[in-house]
Amino acid sequence: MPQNEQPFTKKGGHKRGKDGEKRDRILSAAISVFAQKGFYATRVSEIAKAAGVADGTIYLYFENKEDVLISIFRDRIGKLVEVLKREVKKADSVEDGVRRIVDLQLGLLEGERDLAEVITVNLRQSSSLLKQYAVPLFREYLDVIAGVIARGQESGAFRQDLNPKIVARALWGGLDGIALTWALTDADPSKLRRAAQQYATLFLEGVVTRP
Amino acid sequence: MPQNEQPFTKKGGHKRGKDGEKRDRILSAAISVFAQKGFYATRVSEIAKAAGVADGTIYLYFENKEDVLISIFRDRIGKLVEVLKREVKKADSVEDGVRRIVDLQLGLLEGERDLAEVITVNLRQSSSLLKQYAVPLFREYLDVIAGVIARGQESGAFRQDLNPKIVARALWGGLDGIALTWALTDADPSKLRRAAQQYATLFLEGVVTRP
Amino acid sequence: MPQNEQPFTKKGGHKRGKDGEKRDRILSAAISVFAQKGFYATRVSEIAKAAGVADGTIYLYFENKEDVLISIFRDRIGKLVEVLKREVKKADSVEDGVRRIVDLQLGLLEGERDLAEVITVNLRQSSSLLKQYAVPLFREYLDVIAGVIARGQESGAFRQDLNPKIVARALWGGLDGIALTWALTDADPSKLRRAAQQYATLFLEGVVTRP
Amino acid sequence: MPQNEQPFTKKGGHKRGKDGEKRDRILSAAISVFAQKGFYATRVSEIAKAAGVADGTIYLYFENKEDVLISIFRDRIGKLVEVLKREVKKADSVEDGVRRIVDLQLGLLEGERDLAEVITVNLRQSSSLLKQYAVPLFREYLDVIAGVIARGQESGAFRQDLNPKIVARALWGGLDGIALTWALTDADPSKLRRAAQQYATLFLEGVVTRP
DNA sequence: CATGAATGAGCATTCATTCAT
DNA sequence: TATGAATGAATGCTCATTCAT
Repeated sequence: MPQNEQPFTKKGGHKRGKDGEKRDRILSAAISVFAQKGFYATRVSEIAKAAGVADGTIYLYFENKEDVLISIFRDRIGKLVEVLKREVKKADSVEDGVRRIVDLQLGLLEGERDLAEVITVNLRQSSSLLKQYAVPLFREYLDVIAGVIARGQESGAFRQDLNPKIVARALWGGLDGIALTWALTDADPSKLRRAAQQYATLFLEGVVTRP
Repeated sequence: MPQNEQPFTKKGGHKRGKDGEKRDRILSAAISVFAQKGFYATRVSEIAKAAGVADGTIYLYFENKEDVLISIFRDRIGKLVEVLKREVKKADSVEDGVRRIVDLQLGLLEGERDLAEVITVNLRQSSSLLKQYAVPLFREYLDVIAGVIARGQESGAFRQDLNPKIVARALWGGLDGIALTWALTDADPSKLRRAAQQYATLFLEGVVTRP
Repeated sequence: MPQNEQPFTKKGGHKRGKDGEKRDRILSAAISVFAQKGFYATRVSEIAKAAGVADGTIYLYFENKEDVLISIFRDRIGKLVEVLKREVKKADSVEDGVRRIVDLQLGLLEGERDLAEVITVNLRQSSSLLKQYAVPLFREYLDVIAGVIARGQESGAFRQDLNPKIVARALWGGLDGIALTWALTDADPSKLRRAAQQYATLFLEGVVTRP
Repeated sequence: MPQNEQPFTKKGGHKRGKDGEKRDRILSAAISVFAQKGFYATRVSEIAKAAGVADGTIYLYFENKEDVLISIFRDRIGKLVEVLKREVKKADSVEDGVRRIVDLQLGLLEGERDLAEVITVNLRQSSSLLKQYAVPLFREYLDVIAGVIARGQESGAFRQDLNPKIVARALWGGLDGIALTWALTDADPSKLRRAAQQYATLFLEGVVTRP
C-alpha cells in the first residue's frame, strides 16, 4: 500500500515523497479513528496523535476536519471503483460478475474494515457539503454495478423488467445491510463469507422456490 | 392516553399538564430537525424553537439531547413494529407478506419521511449508548421479517437453503439502499413506488431469467 | 422553640398560625440543607422538598433564595443573642460568664448543629448584601461577649491592658476554630465538651505556667 | 523548575512554554477574584480576563474551576507551612515562637490579603472534594503550631493540663476570628498589628489578672 | 394561598483553528 | 515545514424565578 515504487523522486520534484507520506499517514489515521468514533466524535487532536504529527500539521495538508473526511472519499473510493472495475472485467459471466461484486464488497470488511466502516457510516453523517462530494463518487460505484446488470439484461441472462439502477441500489443496499448487522454484532469472518454466498444466490435466483 | 377524567375540557386551556402533548411536540420537532441537519449538527435550541417551547423545557421531558434521539427510536420504532406485525398478519401468502413489508417500509418514506431519515441516518451515528437502545429495537424489526421468511420456508414457498436472518437483513438492506439513494437525490414519490414493486419482484424471483 | 404559647391567635389576626408554621418549616428545612450542602450548592427545589412544599411556595414567604439565608440569620441569631444574654446574666462571676459563653457556643453544635454550621460556614460565603445583614447581627453577638469582658475589667477580675472587643473576637474565634476542626473531623461530642473546658481555662489563665 | 537550558533568554520572547509563568498568572488572578467575589460567584471568564488569557487557556493548566481553587491551596499553603516552620525555628523561646506565629498569620493579611481571604473564606465553601485536599494541608499547618505548644509543655514553659492540639486550634481560631472581623470591617493595618500583640499576650497569659 | 410546569438567562467547558517560534 | 500553546466562539445544560390554574 505505501509507495516504495518510486525510488528516486524523493526530492526531485517539489517536496513529494515525504509530503505524500505524511498526508497518507494522516488519512490512514483518520480512517482508523473515524471508524471507531465517527466523524463528529473524533477530535482533530486524536487524528494527529494517531498519525504521529502535531495538531497544526494536519492543517498543512487539509483545509479543515471535514476536508479530511472528503479526502478519504476522494482518494480511497476512487481506488475502490478501480478495483471493482478490474474485478468485474475478470468475470466469465454476469452471474460471476455479481458474485465478484458481492465478494469484493463484503471482503472489503475484512481487508479494510475501517475504510468500509467510514464509507458506510459516515456517508450518512454528511453535511450538505459532504454530500456534494460523496454522492458523485458513490454514484460512480453504483454505475459499475448497474453496468453489470445492464450487460446481463442485454445478453438475456438477466430479466429485463427491472431497472438496472434500482437493481444496483438494491444489490448494494442488501450488502450494506448485511455488513451493518455484521459490524454491529461483530460476528466472525466465516459467517460473513457464508452470508455473502447466500446473498449472491438470493440476489440471483430470488427467495421463491423454483418450480 | 391518560386524562380520561376530563372528557371535554380538551380544548379548554392549555393545561400545562405533563400529559405528553408537549413531549410529543418536542419529539416531532426533533425528528424534523434531526432529519434536516443530523444529530450532531442539531442544536438543542433549534429543537426547542421548532417545538415552540423554551430550551429548558426539553430537559423536563428528556435527560439530554441524546435521550431525545433514543426516545424517537423507542417511541416510534415500537409503533412501526406493531404496524409491521399487523400488516404481515393480513397477508394471504408469504409472497404477499414480503410485498407488504416492502410497501410499508418504503411507504414510510412518504408518510413520515423525516422519521425514516432519522432512523436510517442516525442509526449509524450512534454512540455506544445509542446502539444499546437502537440495536435491540432494530433487531425486533428484523425478527418480524425473518419470521415471514421462515414461515415461507416451512410452507415450502421459499427456498430452504438460505438463513432467514440473512435474508431478512438483505431485504431490509436493499430497501434501505433504495431509500437512501432516493432520499439523497430527492426523487419523486411515484418513482419510489415503482422501485418498490420492482424490488419486491427482484427479491422474490431473483435477477436471473427463469428458464 | 416552636410557638405553642399562643393558644388562640390561630385564625384571629390575618392568617397567622398556619402561615408562620409554613414559613418556619421552610426555614428549618433550609437550615438543614444549607448545613449539608452549603448555600450555593443548595437548590431551591431541595429546600422545597425538605419542607414539603412546592417550589413556588417559597417565594410566597421569601424574596428569593438569598432572602431565605438572611432570614435564618435574622430569625435565629436574634434568639441566640437572647439566650446568650440570659445565660450571661445567670453567671455568678465574670469567669463563670466566660465559661457559660464557651459552653453555650460549643453546646450549640450538639443541640442545633445544623444552625451552627450554617452560621459558621455561610457567614463567609456571603455576597455583600448578605454581609450587610449578617455582620450587624454578628456584631451584636460579639458585643455581648465584649460586655462580659469589659465588666470583668471594671471589677478588676480581668486584666485591663487588652481591648475588650479584640478579646471578644479572639474568644469567639477560638471557639469557632475548635468547632470547625471538630466538625470537619466529626469527632464525638464528649471530646468537644472536654475541649470546651480546656479552652475556657486557656482563655482565662493563658498557656504560660503560673509562677 | 525546568528550563535550565536557556539561562538568559528569559525576557527574549514570550515563549508560549508551559514553564509555569502563565499558570502562575492564572493562580494569582484567581486568588484576587476569588477573594473579591467568592468561589461560586466568580466566573471563569473573570479569572481569564484578570489573568490576561483566553478562557480556554485556563483549561490547559487546570482541570476545571474547582481545580483552580484546590491548586491555590496546594501551591500556596505548602509555602506558608514552610515559612511557618522556618519562622518557628528562629524563635529563642516557645513564647517567642507563639508570638512569631501570631505575627506571621496576621501579617499575612497585609502582605497577601487576598490569599488570606481565599484561605479563610473558601475553606468553608468546599465541596467534599475540596475538603479532601484542603483539610490535610490545614492539618499540617496546625501540627506545626501544636508542635510549638508541645515543646513548651516539655520544657515546662507551658502548662501541661491542656491538649496541644486543642490549644493549637484555639490559637489558630482566635487569629482567624480577629482576621475575619478585621477583614469584614476593613480596618487599618496598624489596628491589626496592635490586635496581634494583644492577642499574643492574651493567649500566653490569659485574661484573668495575675495575683 | 398553593402548585409545579414552564421559562430563559447564564455559565462552564470543549475543540477546531491559528500563528509565533 | 512542523509544532503545540493559545485562542475564543459556540453550545449543552442548570436552576432561580414566574404565573396560569
